[in-house]
Amino acid sequence: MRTDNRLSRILHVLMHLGESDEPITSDMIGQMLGTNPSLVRRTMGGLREAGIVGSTKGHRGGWLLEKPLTEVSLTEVYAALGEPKLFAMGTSDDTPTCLLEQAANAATQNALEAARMTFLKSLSSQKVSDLIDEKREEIAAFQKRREKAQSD
Amino acid sequence: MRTDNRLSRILHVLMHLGESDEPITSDMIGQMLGTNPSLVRRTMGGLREAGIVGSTKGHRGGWLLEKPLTEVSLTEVYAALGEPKLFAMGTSDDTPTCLLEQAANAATQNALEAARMTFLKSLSSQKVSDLIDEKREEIAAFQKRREKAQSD
DNA sequence: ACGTAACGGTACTTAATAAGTAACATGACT
DNA sequence: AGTCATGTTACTTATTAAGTACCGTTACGT
Repeated sequence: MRTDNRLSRILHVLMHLGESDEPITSDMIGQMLGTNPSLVRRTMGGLREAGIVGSTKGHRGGWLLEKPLTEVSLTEVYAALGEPKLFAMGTSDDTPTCLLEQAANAATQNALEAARMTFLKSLSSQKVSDLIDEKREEIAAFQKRREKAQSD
Repeated sequence: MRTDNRLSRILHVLMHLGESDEPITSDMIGQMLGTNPSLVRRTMGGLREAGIVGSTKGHRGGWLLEKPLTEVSLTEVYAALGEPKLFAMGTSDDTPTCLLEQAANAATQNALEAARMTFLKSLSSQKVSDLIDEKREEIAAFQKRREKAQSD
């Protein structure tokens, strides 16, 4: 399959919603993401059901945040997307009769499961609002370095 | 794409090779895996180049281990397969101009990278021979439980 | 009321990639 | 010489998100 970019895309969209007081249409979001409004509606649907965003139809309709980004963890976003498949790898048969195959599958799945735990832990430690803050720090650090370089 | 099962499949095959003194043909391996010999040859090719297995043509040819499984770590096997793509997720654009998109991509990639580290760490901590040992312990524990249940 | 803007949903096509398949040249044992 | 098996190339299939098109429904604004 293609690489699943829904998580990063939606995080991107959420941050834009966080900076807007007016609804943003699927069309506009589609332009931000370089895709089309149908896909946007399909993907945002999960977030609506999860109560993260709301949508209104008709004139001046579109998408709005239902709660502040300081209260939305990345895990929540991942869950709202339906917990998309994380790995491109796996095992073939879930209940093989061959003991050696069982051992091979167990080792693979253990390693993947450990990786999934790390992934989820990383997500759970951050609110969407944190991403902006981190970026701000990064920009500040960059400007600081540049100022220093100019003074040298 | 389909799920990539090469790692677990190959681990399975290696353990069988570890229990065999004679070469095993791609045909026989194909039957173990429920697939065909061409795919086996293609997949095993990487292990040959990595020096983990050797192959001989002609009568009584096939695949043999080049070194004992006590000296083959799972990381080595993963590397020999060409480090297959681990994640089904990712980010779209590597160098977006939008700062919010950069923040979204960074968060996603950080989480994935942390997960990858955990995955590789799990692999590196085990030799292929360990998988059999663990399985033996599991079987022994199971039999012990059964014996206990019978005595009750 | 009417027209337009926007979502909601369905259905279909495209893209990417491992699996799966077929065929054949090459090499090695008996 | 004949058969067995790898090595290699080329092609098809399966899977799933992305991408696309379309239309019904709803709501705002005049």
